[in-house]
Amino acid sequence: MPRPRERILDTAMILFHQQGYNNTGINQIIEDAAVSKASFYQHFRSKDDLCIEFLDKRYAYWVSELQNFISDAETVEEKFLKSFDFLIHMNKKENFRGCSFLNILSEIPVEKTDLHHVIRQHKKTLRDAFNTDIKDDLISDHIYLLFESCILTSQLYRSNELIEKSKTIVKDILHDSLRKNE
Amino acid sequence: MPRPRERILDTAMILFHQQGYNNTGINQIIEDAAVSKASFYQHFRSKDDLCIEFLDKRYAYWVSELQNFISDAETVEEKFLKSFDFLIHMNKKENFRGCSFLNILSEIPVEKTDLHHVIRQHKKTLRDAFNTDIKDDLISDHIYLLFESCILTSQLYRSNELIEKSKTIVKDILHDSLRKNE
Amino acid sequence: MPRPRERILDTAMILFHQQGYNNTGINQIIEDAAVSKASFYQHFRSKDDLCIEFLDKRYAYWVSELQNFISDAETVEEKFLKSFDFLIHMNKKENFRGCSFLNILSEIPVEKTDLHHVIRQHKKTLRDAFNTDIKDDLISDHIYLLFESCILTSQLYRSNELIEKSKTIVKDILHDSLRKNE
Amino acid sequence: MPRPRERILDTAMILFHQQGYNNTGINQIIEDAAVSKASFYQHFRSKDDLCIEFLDKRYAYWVSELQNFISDAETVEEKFLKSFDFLIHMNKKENFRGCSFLNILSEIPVEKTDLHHVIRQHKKTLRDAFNTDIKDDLISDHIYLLFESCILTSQLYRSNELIEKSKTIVKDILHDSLRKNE
DNA sequence: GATGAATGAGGGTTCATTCAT
DNA sequence: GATGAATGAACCCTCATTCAT
Repeated sequence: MPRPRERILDTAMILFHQQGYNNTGINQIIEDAAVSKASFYQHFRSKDDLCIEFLDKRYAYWVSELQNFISDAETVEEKFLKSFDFLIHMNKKENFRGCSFLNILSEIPVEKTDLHHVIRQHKKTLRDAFNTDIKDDLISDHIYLLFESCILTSQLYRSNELIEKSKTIVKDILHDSLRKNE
Repeated sequence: MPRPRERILDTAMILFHQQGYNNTGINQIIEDAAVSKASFYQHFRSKDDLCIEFLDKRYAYWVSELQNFISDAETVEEKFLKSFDFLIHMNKKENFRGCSFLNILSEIPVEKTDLHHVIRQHKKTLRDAFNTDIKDDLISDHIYLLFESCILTSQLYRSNELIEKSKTIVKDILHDSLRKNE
Repeated sequence: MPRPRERILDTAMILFHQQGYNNTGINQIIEDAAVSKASFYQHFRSKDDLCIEFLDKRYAYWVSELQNFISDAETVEEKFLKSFDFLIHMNKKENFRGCSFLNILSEIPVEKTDLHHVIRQHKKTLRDAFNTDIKDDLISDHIYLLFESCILTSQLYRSNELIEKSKTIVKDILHDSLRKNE
Repeated sequence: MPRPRERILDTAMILFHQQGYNNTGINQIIEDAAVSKASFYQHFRSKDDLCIEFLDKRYAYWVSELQNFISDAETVEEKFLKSFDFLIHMNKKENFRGCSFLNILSEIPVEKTDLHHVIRQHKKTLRDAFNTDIKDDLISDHIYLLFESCILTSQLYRSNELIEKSKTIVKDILHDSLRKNE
C-alpha cells in the first residue's frame, strides 16, 4: 500500500476524471483513499491544489499512453492516424468521458485563474506537438482542431463515428499538402 | 415586469450561461428573479427541469442570433464564413464563455440521461443544419467539427486566433470541393 | 415552544455569554435550540450576524435589568451606588462572567470592524448615560471608568471586593463635587 | 539564531499578543518560528503550557518597559502620571491591542483554572505595586482601577482620550489626599 | 534532540428540496 | 397561485495533539 499522498492522487485520478471535479467531494476522496481528512490537508493546501497536481499527472499519463500507442508508427501520416485511433481506444477504456482538461475548464469559474492557466498550458503543449510534426502552421492547427473536436464530439454523441470520419479527412489533408508541395 | 415563470427563465439565461450550472444555486436564481422559493418549485419540478427549459431557450436564442447575423450572406461560402465571424461576435459579447451545452455536458454526471439527451439533440440539429447547406456528408461534418472546435478552443485560449485560421481553412475546403466537382 | 429564530437567539444569549463567542460552536447552538443547521442559516446570514443580534439583545436585557434594579433610587447618588450593587447582583447571578461586550471584544480580530463597531456603540451609550445624570464630564467619566473597571476586575479576581471599595470612592467623589460647588 | 525553544516563545510573544490566543494556531507558530511540530511538543506539553510561559514572559517584558519608561520620575505623582503616559506609548506601539492578560482571560473557558490563576497572579502583583507607592489602600486601588480601565477603554474606543482624562483625575486624587493628610 | 506523517473532532457554510399555511 | 419556514446531507477546511522513526 503506497503512501497516503500517492493514494490521494491515485484516487483523484479516478474520481476527478470519471465524475468531474465539482461532483467529487473531499469526503469521497479521503474515504476511497483511506486517509483522514487532516492528512489530506497536510499534503494538499486545498482541493484546487490537488486539482492542479491531478491535471499535471493526468497529462503525463495521457501523453505517455499516447506515445506508447503510436510508438510503432513509421510515417508522420501513420502517426496522426494512430493518434485518432488512440481516442477511440481511450473512449472505450474510459467510457466516453472526454477530456479532463476541457471538462474541468467548463466546471470552474473564470476567477480560478491558476487552474485555467494550467489547463491552457497543457493544451498548448499538445497543440505545439502537432506543429513539431508538421511544420506548416495552418495544417498542424487544422489537424489539432479536428483532434480536439473529435474528443469533444465523441463524448457528446457517445460515438466514435466522427473520429473515423476525421481519419479520412486527415488523410486527405496530408495528401493534398504533399500534392501542393510538389 | 413579466410573470414569475418568465423571470426565472430569464434569470437562468444569464446565470447558467455565465457562471455555469453547478455554480449557480437556486437561491441566487430566485433572488435575482424576485420569486419565492415555493413559487420556483411550482413552475419547475427541479433544478434539472429548469435546466432543460434553459437549454431549449438558449438554443432558440443562439440560433436566432446566428440566423440574424448571417442573414445577408448571398452565397453558401459567405454564409459559413459569417458563421465563424458570429463566434467571434459572441465571444466578445459573452466574454469567451464558450458553449452552454458543452459546458453543462461537462458538469453533469452521466446518470442524468435526460439532460444529456437534450444537449445531444440540440447539437445534432446544428450538425444537421451544416449538412443541409452542403450535401456532401464528409465536407459538412468537416466544417462542423471545425466549428465546434473553434467554440471550444477560443474559450480555452480566450482568443479568436483559431477562429480566424479556421476561416482560411474553410475557404480552402470549399474551393477544393468545387474544383473536384468540376 | 417559540419560533426557531427566537430559540436560536435565546440559546445564543446563554451560550455566548457563558462560554464566550469562539468557544461556542454553531453545532452546539443548533443542538440546544433544537433547530437544523440550514434553518439557522435561513435566519442568520452568518455566526457573526447572530453575534450582532446577540449583542443588541444582550444590551437591551442588561439595561432593562439595571433600570429595574435601580428603579427605586431617589437621589442621583443612590442611583449610582445601586448601579454598583447591580454588578454584584449580576456577578452572583452569572458567576462572574464579566461583560459580554468586553469579552467578545477580546476574542475577535480587529478585521471584524462591524462587530467592533456594535460593541463600541453600546458601550458609548452606557458612557453617555452616566453623563446624563452628572453633567460634569470629568466626574461622569471618572465614575464610568470605575464602573467598567469593577466589571472587569471582579471577573478577574472572582470577587466583589473592588466593587465595594468603588462604592466608597464614588460616594467621596460625589460629596467632593458638592462641596466644591458650594 | 536562538535555540528552538526561544524562537517559539519569541513568536508567541508577537502572535498571541497581536492576534489573540485562540486566533493563533499551533501551525502558524511553528511556521513562523521555523520549528517542527514534534519539536514544539518536546518543549511545551501543550498550547496552554506555552500560554503560561507566554504570560510570564509578557509580564516581565511589560513591567521592564514600564520601569524603564518611568525611571526618571522624581516624585510619586510624576511616577503615576508617567505610568498613564506609558499606556499611551504602548497603544501607539501596539496599535491599541489592550492587555494580553485581560484578552486571554476573556478568551478561555473558566475550566482552565491554571491559566486563570496565572493571569490573576500577575494582575495582583501589579495591583500590589500600586499599594507599595501609596500606602493608603483606598487611594492605591482607586488609581489601580482607573489604570485598568484606561487600558481597557482605550482598546475599546481606540483612543487615548480617557487616559488623558484619567491623568487629570489622578492628579486631583493625589492632591486631595495630601490636603486631607495635612 | 529532532522530525514528518497521520489523526479524530469540529469549524462555519451551502446545497436542492419539501412542507404547512 | 403564492409563500416563508424548515430540513438532511454535503460542502471545504482547521484544530491541537500523538506517533513511529
